[in-house]
Amino acid sequence: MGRAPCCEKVGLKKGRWTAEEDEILTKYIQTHGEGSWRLLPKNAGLLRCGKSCRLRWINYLRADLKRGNFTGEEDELLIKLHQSLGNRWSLIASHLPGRTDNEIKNYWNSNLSTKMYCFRRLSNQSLPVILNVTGRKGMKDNRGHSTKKENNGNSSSNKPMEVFIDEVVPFLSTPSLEKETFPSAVEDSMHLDPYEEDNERRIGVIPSSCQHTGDGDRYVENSMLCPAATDSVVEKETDIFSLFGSTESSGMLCFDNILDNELLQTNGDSTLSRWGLNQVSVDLENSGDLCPNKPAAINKQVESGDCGTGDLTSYFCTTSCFFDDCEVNNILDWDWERNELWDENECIMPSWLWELDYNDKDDRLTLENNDLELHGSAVA
DNA sequence: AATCCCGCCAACCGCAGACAA
DNA sequence: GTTGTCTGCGGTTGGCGGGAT
Repeated sequence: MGRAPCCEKVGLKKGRWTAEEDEILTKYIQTHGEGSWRLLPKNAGLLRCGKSCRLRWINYLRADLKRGNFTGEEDELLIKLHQSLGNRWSLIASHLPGRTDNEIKNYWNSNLSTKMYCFRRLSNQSLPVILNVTGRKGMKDNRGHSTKKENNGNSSSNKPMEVFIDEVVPFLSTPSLEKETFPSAVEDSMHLDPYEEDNERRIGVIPSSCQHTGDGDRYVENSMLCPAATDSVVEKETDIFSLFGSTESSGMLCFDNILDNELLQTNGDSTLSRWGLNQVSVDLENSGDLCPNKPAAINKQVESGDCGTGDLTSYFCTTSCFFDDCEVNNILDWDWERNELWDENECIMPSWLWELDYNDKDDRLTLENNDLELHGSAVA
């Protein structure tokens, strides 16, 4: 059936509320309580529609509203909630005391969703990469968290948007979509703490309790990019790390380093390619036991004790299996009963992008397939 | 100083569920 | 069961303010 208008709109005022209107509305609600929005304007003597009154009260005049910028804790909570709930702003607002759904929605759209993340899935089966970018879209004025001055004057309204890579984080799939898009061995093992104290974005942070310490284990310092490797690879790794500017002598390689030096090259002349690291050796014998999520080809090689050679895919496929050893397969699980995102391991999921369809080509950083292979399933 | 441009945010709009008659 | 109304939700809009030119 047709939906009748909430009120007779002829002659009603629209637009910004005046202080006088606010006062009238506030006094009326303080006297008569909330509700009966349709009758409220008439009874209170306001030339507004009931919906407008309700919205004004809920979003602005209520006494329990929190004013001011979102705190870091609220940011974090919002990210978690949005990851699990999507655009259900009212539900999210119920978890953020003093914040309204409208405020949260605006904040998300203007700050969190656009300021930082663009990504491209290198293919349907590739490991997506999220690029934390800062451009004009990410700037805020003094009503937001940061000021435009903080952008170092990089914006220009007449130029194409500049993209600044702040950080790179691995894409993590969402409860609803991960099964469709992610190689299971990779998706089950990838996670990231976006608030890691040292602010370095690393691929696959392994909980400290799960670090391997045995002979042949080359991944240390919680980095998934430090696979079990043969001696020849160890040498190359050392060079790679210095090549990409890693300060970690222990074999830490952060994607910041790679991306800064590698993926931003658009001419296809990959540094990794020049370095001969489209093919890297992986010591499968030391890369972990057979695991169900490991691609069959790798399992077969592990069984036979062969040391395989593969592209960087092997790194991910292989190292992801360590998570099986570590029994941290469920780190990405969402507890629907408790409505909590994190498990006891406190492995923080990257939050944002499973439903962010980043179509703005101006904002998208193009990564060529040739530049760096991060595929998660090509071995099989 | 004037104008342009664009992000932010308050407010609006349409839809749908819940409920009453 | 049908119809009408109220309420809440999420997407969208447009004015404002401030930085850039």
